[in-house]
Amino acid sequence: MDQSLPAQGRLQPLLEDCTITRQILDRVGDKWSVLIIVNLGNGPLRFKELQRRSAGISQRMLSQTLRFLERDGMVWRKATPTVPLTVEYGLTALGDSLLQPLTSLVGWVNSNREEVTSARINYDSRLENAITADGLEETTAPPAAEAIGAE
Amino acid sequence: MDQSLPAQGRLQPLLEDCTITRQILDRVGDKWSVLIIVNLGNGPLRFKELQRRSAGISQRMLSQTLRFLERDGMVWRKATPTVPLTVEYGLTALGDSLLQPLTSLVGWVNSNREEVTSARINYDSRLENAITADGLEETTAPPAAEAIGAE
DNA sequence: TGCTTAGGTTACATGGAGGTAACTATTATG
DNA sequence: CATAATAGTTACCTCCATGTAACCTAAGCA
Repeated sequence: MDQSLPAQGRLQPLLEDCTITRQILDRVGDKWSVLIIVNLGNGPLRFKELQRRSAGISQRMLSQTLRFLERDGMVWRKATPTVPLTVEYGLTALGDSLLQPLTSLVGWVNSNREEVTSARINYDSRLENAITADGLEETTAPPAAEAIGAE
Repeated sequence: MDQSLPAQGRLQPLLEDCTITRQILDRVGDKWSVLIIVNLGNGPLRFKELQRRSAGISQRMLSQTLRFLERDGMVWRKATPTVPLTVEYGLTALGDSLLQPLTSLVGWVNSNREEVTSARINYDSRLENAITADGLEETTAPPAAEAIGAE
C-alpha cells in the first residue's frame, strides 16, 4: 500500500482525536481477539474446538469476545439446531482482511523475540549495576546517558 | 481465500504455548505503546512534546510506557544535563522495524472504520428487533440462526 | 523566599477486566 | 431419575491497571 511509509503523518491526527479508531484498535489488538482471529484463520470452528485451541481462555471470555467480534462484523456465527446444538464461527471477509496485518504483527513479534529478550536482560543488568555502584542515593542520575547510537 | 497466507499454521502453536510472544504482543499492542511508537515515527521527541502529542496520556503512563519500551529495546533515551534537564526519546532500529506492521494495522483500522461502525449498527438493530419481537420470554432462541451469508 | 521549568517518582484510590463456578435448555442414554 | 454433551449466561469476587495528585531535584530569576 504505502511502500515507504509516508502515511505516518496522516496516522497521528487519526490516533489523536478519533475515539472510534482507538476503540477498534483496542479491540483488534486485544489479547483474546488476536488469538481467536488467528485460530479462525484456517477455517470455521465450533465453540468447544475454538476454546480447546485457544489455550487459557475461559468460556466466558470466549463467548464475550466472539460476540464483540461478531458485532464488529469480523466473525460470523451459524447455529444449527441439532441435538446438543451446533454452533460454528468463522471469519467474514472483513475479519479475513484483518488477518493479514495481524499476521504480520505477530510475525514481527516472533521474529524479534530474541532481540527483545536480550534487550531486557541488558537493561536489567545495567540497572543492577547502577544501583550497586552508588549505594542508595543519587539513583536519579540516568545510567544510560551515553552510548545511544543504538547500533 | 488464504492461499497467500501459508504462515498461519505456524503462528498458532507460537500463540498457544509461548508466554514471551504473548507478552511482547500485549506490549506492542498496548494502547499507549502504539501511540508513542507512531508518534516517535517521525523522529525523536522530548518528554513534554511527546506528551503533548499523545492526547490523553498522563505523565505517569508516558513515563512508565517509555521505560517499558526502552527496556524492550524499541526506544532509546538520551538525557542531556542542561539547565532544566533535556531528555530525548527516539526509536531504535528495532522500534523502527515495528513501525511497519504497526502502521499497516492502524491503516487497516482507519480503512475499515465505516464498515465496522455499520456492522455495529446492524447488529444492534437486529438485537432490538429480536427482543421486541418475542416479548420477554424465549429470548434463549438464537435470533440469527438463518441468513448467515455474512453479506 | 518562592515561583517557574523539565522530567520525572511515589502514594493513594478506584473502576473495570477477567476468572471461577453455578445455572440454563434440550435430548439421548443408562 | 440422573447423567452427559454443547453452548452458552449470570452472579460474584478479586486484583491490577490506570488516573489523580503530591512530591522531588536543580537552576534561574524576580
